[in-house]
Parts: sequence; structure tokens; C-alpha cells
Amino acid sequence: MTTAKDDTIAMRISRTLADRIISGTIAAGAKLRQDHIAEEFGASHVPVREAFRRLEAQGLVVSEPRRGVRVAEFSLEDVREVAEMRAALEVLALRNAAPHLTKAILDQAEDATKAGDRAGDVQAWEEANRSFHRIILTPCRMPRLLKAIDDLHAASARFLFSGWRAEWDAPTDRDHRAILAGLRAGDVEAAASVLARHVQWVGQKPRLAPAGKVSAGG
Amino acid sequence: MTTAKDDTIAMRISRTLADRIISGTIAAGAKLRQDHIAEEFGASHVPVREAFRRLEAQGLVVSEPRRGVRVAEFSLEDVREVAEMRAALEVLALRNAAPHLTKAILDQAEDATKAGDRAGDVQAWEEANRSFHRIILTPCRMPRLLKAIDDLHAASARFLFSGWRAEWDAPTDRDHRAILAGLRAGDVEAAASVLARHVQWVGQKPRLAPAGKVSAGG
DNA sequence: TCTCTCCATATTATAGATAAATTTGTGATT
DNA sequence: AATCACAAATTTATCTATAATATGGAGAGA
Repeated sequence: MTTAKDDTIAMRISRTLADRIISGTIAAGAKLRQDHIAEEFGASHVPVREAFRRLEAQGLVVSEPRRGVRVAEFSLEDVREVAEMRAALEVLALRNAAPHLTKAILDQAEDATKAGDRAGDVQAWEEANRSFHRIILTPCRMPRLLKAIDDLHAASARFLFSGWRAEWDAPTDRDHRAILAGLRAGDVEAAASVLARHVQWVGQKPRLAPAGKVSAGG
Repeated sequence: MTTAKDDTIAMRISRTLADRIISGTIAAGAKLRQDHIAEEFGASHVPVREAFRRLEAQGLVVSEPRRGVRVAEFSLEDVREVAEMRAALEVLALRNAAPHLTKAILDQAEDATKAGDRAGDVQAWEEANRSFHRIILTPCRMPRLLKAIDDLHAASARFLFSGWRAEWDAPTDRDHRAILAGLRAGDVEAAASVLARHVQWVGQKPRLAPAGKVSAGG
């Protein structure tokens, strides 16, 4: 665990709040009151405010000048927007990563896919999905791009956890395998094409599930 | 002027510092000392810290945990990365903006191009160039995308102002006109293709100019 | 019922205290 | 005599505590 020592309190607060917002623990539109958060973390409001700025930049909260910050609402339009941005940027990343992909990396990605198959709940599946994307894109060696993709991924995950989309597991592993097959065959364009469609899938208009319980199994 | 009243001190500081960094008034690698900046703005260090977080998210400064923040260095690789990201995102924005483009908007964009022709220095030219892109992309109605493009544009401008590239005016107005022609003809793909090449032009390896004086005229 | 004023709550900013890191200076060893 | 190591001091970021400012609502009067 290298989580604790080298980074600032503001970072810790921002990460924790981001997790809560993404997982839906804090609902969209909820007011974030800095005094309460400060008290909860045993800190003062100044690092909390810094955390707010970071979350604002990630698009997870919106800040009205003298009225505080609220968890950002996200409409279906927002989800579609994020999905299209992800598609564009991940394709770019994959094209630049392709020359540096080794068999070992692809094997690692395949492991992540299998972990996704075994996942019992949305959290575990999302974790595996994120891993897959990160593994095949990181070798592009474009740090700014990767950070942008990460932020977009968080926004997507928020949507996923909200329960608007019940069918979270079926088509994805097929896509993952198709991407891997393309990469193994050296057909980067085919892989990129599947990736673009795959990423935008989450932005497709889903059949609205009552969100009560997200079906866990197969 | 609505600049002063409704937004916070941190916003003002962050905007001013961003301008300085982009224009090169503060050199890359320079340390930003919060007490000095606080004193200069007649404020305390807390809003300065908030401004730092915002600049960090924009990629204009890098923050080492207990050692302060420095103006971000940018290598040729970074410039290329930003250019590729801009190309991908601006093409996406243009495709989504196209259905909403009217003749009035395109005329406005043409005016911006002409303003670029008349520009006597890099600042004025960059202003006009930025206007052109903003005018044709804003109708895409994707706020998150537009903000991301804006940040990337700032990073590009930083490179331009640094004097690494002396020839800043020649090919661009031709590109702008080609984009407009494509849009007027309803050929969005052609326009998008020119736009992608146009944006990446700034990322091409330039012939290193001694940066002493950037040639002003045509 | 509408409006104006007053009060309460929460954000924003300031000043001061604490802790960490770099730098400088001194001493010892080669 | 020079260089390396260790320690003290200054500088700088980070955090806490406190004061000021703005906003929203409630209550009273027209």
C-alpha cells in the first residue's frame, strides 16, 4: 500500500469522494457541504476545497460561485457525449500503443477479460473492464491522453453503477476477445473499429431497468 | 465586463496565471511560490492553492506533494500528443456540429479567418485562430468536449508562443478556407479530414527557429 | 397575497501555527 | 587541503482556527 504517505490530504479526500460519487453512494444533485466533509475526515475545510476543485475538473461536481458544490447530474446526453469522447480517444491511444504491444501484454489483457467473466457483481466487472482497457492502452506512452481517458472512464462507470443499464456483461467479453484477436493478428484497424463500437455501447439508449437490483449472474 | 463580480478570487488568479504561462511570461520549469502570488494579488494563499489545483488539471503546472508547483515543461513529444488529441476531439466535435451549422455561423467563421489574415503578431493571429475553431465547433452542443478542446488549445498556444515555430501564418488560412468550403458544400468528411491535418500541423517537427524574434509579416 | 427586512446557515477569505525539505555551514576523514 | 557527511537553520508548503460576506428562508407588515 503506497496510498497513504506521499500524497496530500486533499488528494485523499478527492479520491474518496470520487469513489463515492462514481459508485453512487452520494447521489447526483446532492450538496457537498465542506464543513461536514472536513469533520468526517478530521480535517479543515481548506483541503476539502482543494479536493472540490479537482473533482470539478473531472466533471464529477459542479460549483456555483457562492452557493457551494453539488454532485454533477448526468443526463443520457452526457453519457452519450462521454462515450463518444472515449471512443475517439481510446482509438487514438490504441493506434499509438499497437507498435509497443507485446505478447505478454496481450496475455495480461486476456487475463483481465477472464476476470471479467468470473465477476459476480458490477463493481468487480467494472474493475476488470477498466484493467483491460488500461493494459492495452498504457503502452501508447501518452500520459495526458491516458489521464483524460481515465477521467472519462470514471464518468462512464458512474453511469453503469447507477443501474440504468442492467445488461452489463453479455456483449463486452466478446468485444474484448475480438479486440485481442485483431491485435494478435496485427490488424490494428479492425481492433480499433471494434473498440470504438465497444466503448460507445454503454452510451446506447438502454432499456430502462427499475434499478432496484442489478442482476448479478451470467 | 462581467469578468469581475460573480466569480471567485481563485478563478481570477487561475485565469491570470494561465494567461502568463501560455504567453510565456512565466517560463517553463519556473517555481510558483504561493506566498508571492498571494501577495501580488492582495489575497491569502488559500485561493492561490485552489487556483493551483485548477491549473494542474489543465496540465499547465505540475505539483510535487510537499515541494510546491512548477510550470509544466513541454517537450516536442508533448506537443505532438496534444496535437493528436486535438485532432481526434475536434473532428468529433465538427461531425456533431455540422447538422447545426447555419450560413450565419459559417460567415462568422469566415470573418475570423480574415481577422487572422490581418493579424500582425502571433497573439492576434492565435486569437483569430482560436475564434475560428470555437465558432465552427460550439454548435456541437457537447460542453464537456468543448472544454477539453479549449484546454488542449491553450497547451498548443503555449507551444506557438514559445517561438519554436516561426512560420505560423502561411498554411493555416488556406486550411480554414478549405474547411469552410467543405462545410458550405455539405461535405463534412472532407472538412473533417482537412481539420485533422490542420490541427496536427502545429505538432509537426518544425525547423527550429532561434526564437529570438518571431517574424511578424506575411 | 406580495414584498421587505431580519436572521440563520454555509461558503469564502485571512491570519497564524506546524511540519517538511532544501540549503548552508561545520567538522571529520582521506 | 579538499571532499564527504551530518546537523542546524531558513525557506516553503500545508493545515487549523477564526473572522467576514453572501445567500436563502421565514416572518411581519402593507
